[in-house]
Amino acid sequence: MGKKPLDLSPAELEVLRVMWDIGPATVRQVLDALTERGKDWAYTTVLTFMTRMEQKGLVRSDKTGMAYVYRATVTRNRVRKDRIKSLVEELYDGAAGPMVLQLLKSQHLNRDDIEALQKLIDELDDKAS
Amino acid sequence: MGKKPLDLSPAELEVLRVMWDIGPATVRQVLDALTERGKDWAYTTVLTFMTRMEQKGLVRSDKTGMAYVYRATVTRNRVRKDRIKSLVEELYDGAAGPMVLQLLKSQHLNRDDIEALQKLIDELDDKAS
DNA sequence: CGTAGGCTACTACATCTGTCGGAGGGTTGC
DNA sequence: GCAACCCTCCGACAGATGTAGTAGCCTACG
Repeated sequence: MGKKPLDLSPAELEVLRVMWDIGPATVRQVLDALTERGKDWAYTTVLTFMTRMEQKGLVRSDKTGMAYVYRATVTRNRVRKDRIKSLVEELYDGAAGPMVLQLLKSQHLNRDDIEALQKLIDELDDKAS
Repeated sequence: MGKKPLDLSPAELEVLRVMWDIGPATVRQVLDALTERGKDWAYTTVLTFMTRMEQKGLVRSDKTGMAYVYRATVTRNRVRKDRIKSLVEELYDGAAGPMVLQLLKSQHLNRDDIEALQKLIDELDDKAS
């Protein structure tokens, strides 16, 4: 179960984010989506990222029609867990508790969030020895 | 209040971490601390980092005695908030709630953590409109 | 058919990062 | 006073990253 930590540059994360949203896509489709989000990259720039990402195993491609279709091989959740883990390790010495507290204080939560949270806490509370 | 996002490489964070722990220190002291933590860097490597970090404004130095004494100019808390913020933005589309939930689920919390958390929730609950 | 336009492959190049080595200058113990 | 140290400065170099241009291949339209 010991997945090695993901090696993801900022630009690559950007690309993954649109792929998570739009699903399997060609370079052009990804480029268009990125453009909509304000990234002003050249077609070949995105192509370069895709190619590098494929080498790293972050995406997979297969040529069905005219162009290659790329699909992400890492899930958003995988990356989330990965990032959270290193954040906790690097800045909270592995103690998740304090991080949760800080997160609660520094970010705004609405009533629904708080409710969901309360519910989860109750469960944890039961489980905790 | 709009601090620009910190520009901190992994190695630089490593250096900052020991400086937060041991306080103002010379290159050698930082090196020794790093060595104890298993980092096997050369003296000049650390020196390079310090120099670059000073250019970036992450540390300040002053020569009091034999060697320059460096002190961090960014706090651990500042970096924590910064990282949390980008994590929330990049991977949770700015929604802190879901992140908190995931954090709670994926990381282990002990009873004390849960209690502190419960307390904070109660407060938030009162305040929330 | 020939040409315009889309696609991939290859190459390039500036920066940033991680990692030092060596030169040159003070300090200090013997 | 000199050898042994420690310190800082400068330069170097490889690999990762951001950012593309160009060339060559295909295809679809007129």
